[in-house]
Amino acid sequence: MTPDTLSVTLSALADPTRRAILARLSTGERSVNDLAKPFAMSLPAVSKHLKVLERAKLIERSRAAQWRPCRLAPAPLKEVASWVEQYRALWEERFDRLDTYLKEIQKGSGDEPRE
Amino acid sequence: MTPDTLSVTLSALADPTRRAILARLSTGERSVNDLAKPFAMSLPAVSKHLKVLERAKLIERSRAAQWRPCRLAPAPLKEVASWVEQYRALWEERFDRLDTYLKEIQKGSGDEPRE
DNA sequence: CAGTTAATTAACTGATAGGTTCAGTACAAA
DNA sequence: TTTGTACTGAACCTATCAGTTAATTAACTG
Repeated sequence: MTPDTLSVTLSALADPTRRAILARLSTGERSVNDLAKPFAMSLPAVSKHLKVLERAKLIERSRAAQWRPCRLAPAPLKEVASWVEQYRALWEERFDRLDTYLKEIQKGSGDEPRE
Repeated sequence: MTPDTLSVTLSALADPTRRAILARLSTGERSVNDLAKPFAMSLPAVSKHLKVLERAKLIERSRAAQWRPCRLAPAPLKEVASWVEQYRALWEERFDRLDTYLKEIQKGSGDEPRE
């Protein structure tokens, strides 16, 4: 099984710890220990989260002495944005294509559609 | 543990089958059997996917005779869009705060610094 | 060199995800 | 009332996930 990149990206993002890590990285590079500090979990746990983010190409890592600073790599986020964008019309206005449909079914009844 | 709604939404979206289901629903309501047709998996499997989508409030279901038509509920997608939006600056320009400055000096040139 | 700091790897655990098959429910049609 | 259609639920299997502790690698420091 080779899961598509969007699935890999979204499942990496579907964890609040990982999103918090990304949020902290949005202000610049940080070491693993630094990133781990806010969380009530062990260092290996954070290390695993970073591995997931790296595999999803949401972060990149370099080496500086005994530190492995992480930085955010926003490209996959762009893919998420453009994927979700195709649904914008659906949430932005209740008019549009849905509108015609909704107006039809609500005409006089206010009930569930039948057909 | 009560996982936050964004995590629930993203993990629901992190599956290609479920995203394909949403895509088909973007053109209107469909029955479960109808939704299941394109997939090489059993009906109960699709039913489970729909349950995940429903729990994430990405779809809603009604009843009509023995059918349980599903329709797309785009509200959580809006949350995803606005979450990812906060990173837009990071993927759009590589220069962050320098950006304003760069836009100023490039005004009128028509060139792009990079792709 | 020994010792400390930074981070990963290994081995384990419990929970959940995603699929299966088989059985059951709800409604329609004959 | 029987039969077919649409769907769900229960039980099960396997793989992966998110966490743990303990051991290990790697680099700096005194």
